[in-house]
Amino acid sequence: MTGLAAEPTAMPVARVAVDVPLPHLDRLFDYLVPPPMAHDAVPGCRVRVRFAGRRVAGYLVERASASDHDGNLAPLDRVVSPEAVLTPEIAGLARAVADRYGGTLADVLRLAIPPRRAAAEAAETALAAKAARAPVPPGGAGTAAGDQWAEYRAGAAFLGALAEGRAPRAVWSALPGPQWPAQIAGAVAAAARSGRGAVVVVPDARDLNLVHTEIAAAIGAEAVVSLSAELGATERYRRWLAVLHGQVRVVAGTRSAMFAPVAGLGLVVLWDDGDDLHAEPRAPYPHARDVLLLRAHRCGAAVLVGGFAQTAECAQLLATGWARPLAAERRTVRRHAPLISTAEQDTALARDPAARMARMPRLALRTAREALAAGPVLFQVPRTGYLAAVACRRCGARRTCQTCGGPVAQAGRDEPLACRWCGSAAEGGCAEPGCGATGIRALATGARRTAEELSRAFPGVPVRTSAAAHVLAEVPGTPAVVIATPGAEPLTPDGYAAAVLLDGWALLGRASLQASQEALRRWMNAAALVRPGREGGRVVIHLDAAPAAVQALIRWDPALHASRELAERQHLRLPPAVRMAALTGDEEAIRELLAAAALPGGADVLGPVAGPAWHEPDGGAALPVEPVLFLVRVPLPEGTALAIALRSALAERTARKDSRPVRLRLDPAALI
DNA sequence: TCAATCCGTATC
DNA sequence: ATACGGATTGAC
Repeated sequence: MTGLAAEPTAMPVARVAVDVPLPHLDRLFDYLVPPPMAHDAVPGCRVRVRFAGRRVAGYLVERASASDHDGNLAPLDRVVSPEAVLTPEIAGLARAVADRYGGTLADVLRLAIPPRRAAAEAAETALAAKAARAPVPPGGAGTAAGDQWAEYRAGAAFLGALAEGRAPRAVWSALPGPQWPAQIAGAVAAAARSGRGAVVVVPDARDLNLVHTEIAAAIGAEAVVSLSAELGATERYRRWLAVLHGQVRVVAGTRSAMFAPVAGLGLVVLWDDGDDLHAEPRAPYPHARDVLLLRAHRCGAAVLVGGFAQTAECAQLLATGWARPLAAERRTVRRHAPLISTAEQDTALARDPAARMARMPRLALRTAREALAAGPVLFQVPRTGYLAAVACRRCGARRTCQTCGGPVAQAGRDEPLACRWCGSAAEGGCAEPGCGATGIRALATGARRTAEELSRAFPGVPVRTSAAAHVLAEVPGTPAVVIATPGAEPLTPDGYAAAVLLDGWALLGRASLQASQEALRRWMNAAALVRPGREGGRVVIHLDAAPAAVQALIRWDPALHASRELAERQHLRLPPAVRMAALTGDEEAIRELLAAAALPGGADVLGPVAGPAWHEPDGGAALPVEPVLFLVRVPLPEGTALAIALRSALAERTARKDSRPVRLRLDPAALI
């Protein structure tokens, strides 16, 4: 008990973070606590207050004995609930995240704290009262954790440090295969043994299931909770409250679980940090990697971040010595990895009717045919739909959308041509002057067409497709052709007998400087589902062996590729080697903003170029007719100063009611 | 001299 | 956003 309940009048002032979107109002406002509310108005609770004449929601951040505000204080309108949903740790973290990204506390809190569900709150509060009498013992049960890490050079040291309550930080190069969820569970169990909690963040629901199952097996099902957006709002809030109340101290979840209010946090885990699902699409667009590292740094927790592939960001953590590598010896890696070979498009396709029909290298087909005797074979296809890009049959010009310029595609065999970006129908023929022909030819095939072709190449073999809207979590271990887009690969009990990575050039050739790293990540994630080479596991990639990403795949050396990637980013002065702010919107407004902002020394303004350079998740309704993009680049230590300078310049704009659109985003991955 | 209106600015 | 204060305008 605090002295608050006993002496309510001692702290008559409530300092409130109001939930308004304007950056110049991003600070605490003082209110008087009416005596009847004194007991419920605890730090962290939700309140409603009168603010500029209307009622707004807010969080009571702290109680104080007096106010600095000269002028009358308004009373709190209402304490919505005495539940202290904003813990001091999350309040501090949210402030730091807002500062890092040039956003507002209110925006971050909207990401961090789920909307209230009164019913769930009532039920969970009653439960908490009961649990207080019989606290859940810290995770104990479970198998002898630790052996999952025996194959990693520093594995035992990492687990030992965790179990002793220390805070080791590791960049993890996971061995290919299905062991990684059990390894995460082993680390979580070690942290739990030291009496601490853990937060585990994975990209999607499939990975969450795997990890949750393993953690439950290691520390007991009652000691871990899974949080994801797929839960209903009520169930999500119920589980979140169980975490807040300290009934459960291990959370596994997708992106938004990074803010889960775990008591006594001792470990943060981030799996596959290169997956773009870890980038929050809502303002201020924080990335789970940044948030978790910041969080661990602030509360002295251990860090385990990694995956099969490695990002330039992780390479930088290693280069600066902030984290240590957690990897296996090369011979161990070789023992787990499938045998990987490359196959260029054969010139003599005509000699093999099946290869011609499936338009793929004979080596790929032969490998698949042989492997099908031993189990399922995975085909990774970078695109969904039937034809992902088409060209005019007569003049050869690529068909693009008449409305927005996006790529024209065909979703299914007999479906009409439509734009992949805006969805408008691509009626009529070729738009090239003087052409107008309606005939098309395929430029890039999608998963559905590949499925069609493969079922002809392998008559009698079941063909399953897993893509966008139809993701299969798992397929049986019996022979089958499994076609999947990157990230949608189903699991299979004993691993795939082989994988064929098609259209590698499509992944490598994307107009992003991250293309190489992202291609390698997708290939490794698929190849990791294949049996080890000594058990016959084979991977064929449809590319020549020259590109660095292909070399890294063949040698299963993600760390070398990531450190080269980092060196290149350093050379080009791109994140994570520098901090970059992207401003999109009205050109004049941005020029004025940049002139007014107190940019830190060494700031480097680039632009304008035509923007927006990435797709806005909200459809870009507020964008002007001709948006432009400016970039501001600063050395890493000036990152927060840059974000704060730009935010105050934005704040002055909104205070002046300048309505011209300007949007700020820090280190946008899509730009790199 | 006072009220109605406009504009700028703070919002506790 | 709304609300308030100070300045401005217009009529008596």
